[in-house]
Amino acid sequence: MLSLHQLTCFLATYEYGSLTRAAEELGYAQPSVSEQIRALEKTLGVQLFRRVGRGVVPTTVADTLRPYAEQVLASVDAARQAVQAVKSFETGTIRFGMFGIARLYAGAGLIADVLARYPGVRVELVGQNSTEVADELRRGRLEAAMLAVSTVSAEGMTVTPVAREELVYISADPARLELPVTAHRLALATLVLSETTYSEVDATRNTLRQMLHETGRNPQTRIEVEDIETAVELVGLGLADSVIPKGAAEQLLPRLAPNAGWVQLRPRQWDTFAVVHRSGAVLSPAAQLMIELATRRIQDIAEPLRPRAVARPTT
Amino acid sequence: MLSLHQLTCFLATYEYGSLTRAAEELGYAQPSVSEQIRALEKTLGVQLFRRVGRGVVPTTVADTLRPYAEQVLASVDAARQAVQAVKSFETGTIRFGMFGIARLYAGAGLIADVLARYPGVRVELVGQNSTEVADELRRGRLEAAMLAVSTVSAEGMTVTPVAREELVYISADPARLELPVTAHRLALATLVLSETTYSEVDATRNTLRQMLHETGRNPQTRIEVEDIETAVELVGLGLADSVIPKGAAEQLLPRLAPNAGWVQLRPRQWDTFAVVHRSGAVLSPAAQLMIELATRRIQDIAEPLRPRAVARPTT
DNA sequence: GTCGAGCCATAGGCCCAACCTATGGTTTCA
DNA sequence: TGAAACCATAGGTTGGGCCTATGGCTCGAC
Repeated sequence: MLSLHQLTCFLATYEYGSLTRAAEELGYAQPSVSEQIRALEKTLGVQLFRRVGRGVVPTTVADTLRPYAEQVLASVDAARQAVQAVKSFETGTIRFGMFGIARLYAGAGLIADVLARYPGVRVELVGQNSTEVADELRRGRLEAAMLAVSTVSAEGMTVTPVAREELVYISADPARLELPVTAHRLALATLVLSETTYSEVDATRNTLRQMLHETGRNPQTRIEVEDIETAVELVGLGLADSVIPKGAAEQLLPRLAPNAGWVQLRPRQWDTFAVVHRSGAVLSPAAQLMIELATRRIQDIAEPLRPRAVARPTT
Repeated sequence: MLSLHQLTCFLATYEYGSLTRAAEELGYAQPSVSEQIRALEKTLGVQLFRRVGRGVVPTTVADTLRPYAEQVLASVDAARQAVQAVKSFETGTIRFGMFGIARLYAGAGLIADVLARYPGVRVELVGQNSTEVADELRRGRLEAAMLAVSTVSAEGMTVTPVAREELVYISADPARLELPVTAHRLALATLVLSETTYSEVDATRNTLRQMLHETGRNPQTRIEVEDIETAVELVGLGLADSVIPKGAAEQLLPRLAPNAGWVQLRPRQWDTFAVVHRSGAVLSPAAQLMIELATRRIQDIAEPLRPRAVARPTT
């Protein structure tokens, strides 16, 4: 079998025209290099050196082989360097899951944070739709993600809450904003809910369902839209009201629905932001970096559940 | 230490997303591949696969490494193929020593023979001056050569005579061609000798010296030139006479000195063509090929010393 | 919920490859 | 002719690579 070690010995021998010199240069004993060369000649089925009195002389086959051998070793070096560059965040891609609301809170800023520290890396935030995120997390394609979850429970997943964000009722009708909105009033309202997450996992939706469960009702959503911006715009047009995280309301209302306002729910409800990854996984440095930066971003806006909490790698 | 085997296992595992499948494909047991991957991860200091429930999933580092690993293996394959191509005479260079007179006898035809059989090879006939040939033979840079030698003796060299060629006296003066030329007349003549070979080794020169030794004289050469063609031209101009191999005379006189002719020496003298290589050398297929073809060419013109003799490899 | 199938990790054992030191043969040079 | 340089061989040790057997985990089916 042809090996890199054989090629290394070959090149050294070729360069110095001597097995002894090559062995010295490589830090081996002379018979070791001799053996490697012989093995290489055997596997290739050709003679590479003529043993002549003092030293050895490369044959024309050796002349032919040399540039190829150099190419091989150069390729190996390139591979090694590429990996080291990725390892030290000089280059490479960092994939991280983050969807819907969480992205709204930390998306652009998070990428800016990473690029500021490691200009060479490419950041891939997965989570246009959250089916993807849940699936890729389960399949292992995605190492970790920052999600808004309602219940801390997922099969084989470790969920680490980092912040919570109050849900508020938004409306273009000032009359509906005078008092905190109860479950009763909520059940009567015309609501638009954005399906920012996979419906089964949708944090806001689950939170509302839980709230309404006590009154024995299900949330009536007359309108369903994909993204939260559209929902807010519809509220601005007075076509419906909605329930969204407070930070999103403060960020989106002035821009998309200036005539609308928000009011608390009663009892107050929260969405929980949490880091999710497979239980038992050892997190890579890249994932740890993303978790730390994303947590910081989110905690700057939402209410920290643990001071600067960082997910600890589980063994 | 990074090895080709590790990269092979890595690529198979990456492709199939499974250590077991990779092992099957490579013909190994599953723990063996597992061990290779672990060793590779250790030498690179990175995690390449996440072990997730069913199968393994490549990390982004693995994504980065993959094209480099493929490049390495492709380079190895290219090297192997290049060597095999040379081995089977599809390509590569064949170096062979052949100087002066020998080249005149077999040069172009020999190259034609090789190219007819192996169109891809490049033939390098060394021997513009024979210092080079003797030196490169001694140093091992040159595996074998076809030379015109006078005495069958050389330090550590194996000399195999294949043909002999009579030396003739050429002159533009018909009077000098009426009778065979004796050593006595030779000593009185104005001679031009071409230094087609290194003077110490020059076959013709040595032959003449040996011939004149009996009369106690040294050859008087008034004119010395580098190549035999110039010598013949000078003879054609009537400026001097010369002694050259008969085949060369027949080939060159009509073209370069049409008014000149040749006559035998008395006693008759011969140059000997012989294959020379280092004693104890195992001759490569390429060298054996060249020896066979060159011998055939020379024996077609000169007088064979052994029927279609081919130098036998000495152990 | 439970059971079987699939997959990876670990353990233990075997064997060859790689390395070493010591030594002999050959060539080269003084 | 002897010393130095260099390669080949011999013999011994070690570690890497491969195997089988087995255990633990996950996933999917009944």
